Amino acid sequence: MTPNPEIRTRFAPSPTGYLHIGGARTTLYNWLFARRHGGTFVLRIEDTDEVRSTADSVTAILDSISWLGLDWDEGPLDFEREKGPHASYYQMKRLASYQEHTKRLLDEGTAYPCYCAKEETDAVRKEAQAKGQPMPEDPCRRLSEAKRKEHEAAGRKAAVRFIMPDEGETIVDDLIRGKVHFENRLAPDLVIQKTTGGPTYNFACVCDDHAMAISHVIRGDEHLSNTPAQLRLYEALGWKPPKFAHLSMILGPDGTKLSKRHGATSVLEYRDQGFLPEALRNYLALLGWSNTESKQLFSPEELVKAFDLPGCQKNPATFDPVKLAWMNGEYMRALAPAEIVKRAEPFLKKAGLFPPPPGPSLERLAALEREKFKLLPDVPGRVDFFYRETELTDKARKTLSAPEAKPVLAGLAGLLASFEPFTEKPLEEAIRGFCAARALKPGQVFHPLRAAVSGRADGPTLFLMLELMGRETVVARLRGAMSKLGQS
RNA sequence: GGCGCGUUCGUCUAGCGGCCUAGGACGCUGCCCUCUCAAGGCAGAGAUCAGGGGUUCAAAUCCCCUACGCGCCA
Repeated sequence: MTPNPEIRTRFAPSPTGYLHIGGARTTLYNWLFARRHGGTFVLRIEDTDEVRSTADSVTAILDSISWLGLDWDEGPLDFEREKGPHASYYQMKRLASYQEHTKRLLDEGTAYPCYCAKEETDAVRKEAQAKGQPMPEDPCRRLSEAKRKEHEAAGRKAAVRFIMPDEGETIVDDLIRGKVHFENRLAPDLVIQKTTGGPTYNFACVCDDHAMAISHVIRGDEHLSNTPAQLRLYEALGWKPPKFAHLSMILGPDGTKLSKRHGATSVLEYRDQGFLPEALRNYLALLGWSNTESKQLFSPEELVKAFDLPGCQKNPATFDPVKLAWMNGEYMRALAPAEIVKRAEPFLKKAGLFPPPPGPSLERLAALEREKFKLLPDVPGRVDFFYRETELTDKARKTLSAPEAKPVLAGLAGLLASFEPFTEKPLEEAIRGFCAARALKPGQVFHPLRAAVSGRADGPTLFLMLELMGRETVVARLRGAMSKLGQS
């Protein structure tokens, strides 16, 4: 891919919480678009909400993005350091630039100080609304110098409002939704600076997107209605606006916006539940974007190659954890056994299986059970009985409590006590021979054997399982199961 | 309240006026494979394309209205 300096995208989170699924998808789409076109992906931290912004959130967001396998070319490296020619990428460190631009708009007369308290403007608007009248002009727009001095003298703090045109319309030419028309007379004058002196979201965003030479703003749907005002700001400041693409939102199973009450919404929670980053990334890519082939599984390279904005969905998408789990299973199965063990290490540790106790190698077990893994915790969950006796599952208990089980186990214990060599094929031959000799159907022997040895009714292929477990363990467990049966 | 966006199987979606008796994926059901469970293979159920009006020889596809959902501003 030849580098293309014209293409610059960004993700601009507020560090007021964790990176959630929706933000992750927005990040992914921005990243894909940049990579697809040889462009640059910028990460900017919108921390102007001083009360709610935290350093921990910044760290969590950076970790989440990295975990997903995405990288950014410019932005913070950690809470202290940054990279890129447009630093700082923290809005709190760019305050002077917003004030400078505000001053310019003020000087040029396209913005004015507004002394109205929020309640006052609200009341005026409500009244007009009730009477069905159009939005009245903001009273401070034509404030006399005397009146202004009066407010100042009274110690009233001013916000700064940007003048929106009274007529005509503003058209947002969105890359996903097409041309969207907005009537100017309906838009109130936009507050660009709060009474605290800080910039509003919409203003800081415009200043930074321009300063950072962003070419494509790919962001959530909720910002579409803000876009006309932003476009006017670009115009007033004499800047070329970027192209916009507004993504639909992600919904929970009940059709409302995905939130904490729907379960896990933070990317890190998915990591902790044992999802693979490549699976989550693939799933997220498909949630709101599709290609005409209806292809489901994409390697990162394929995704970068195939992704485009016109393929993005206009309507909101419901997050489906079941499909995510399926996809995760697909990725698990594609992993080499050694890699499965490596990825599952934290979960194995938690289960006390890492470093592995004496017994078969984790890698062999991973190979044995591979097609059953859906999530990483399934690795310890399906492999633990090789190392230690686990509690009987209900089904296994039922199999073992059948009256015909005990003599079978006794016979098998005798057969296997000094069986040589204790490997798959000879074991199978011998055990099948055992069935034939006693005129038993294979199932009548295999099922109790499996239950006694593994404690469960499902599991890996029987004879290889015996081989890996080893003679000592197998015989000990057969005898243990018998004695337990004897007691009951 | 105003404005904006959206509405195709339970879910993600294909579809850009005739190829649609609406295709794929997840999930579901059944069968096959088989020592169990998975995986895999095959088959099936599942959408009168939100509803109603137009336009057209022909509409899921274009236009209008209504309903519902969501967002923004207030």
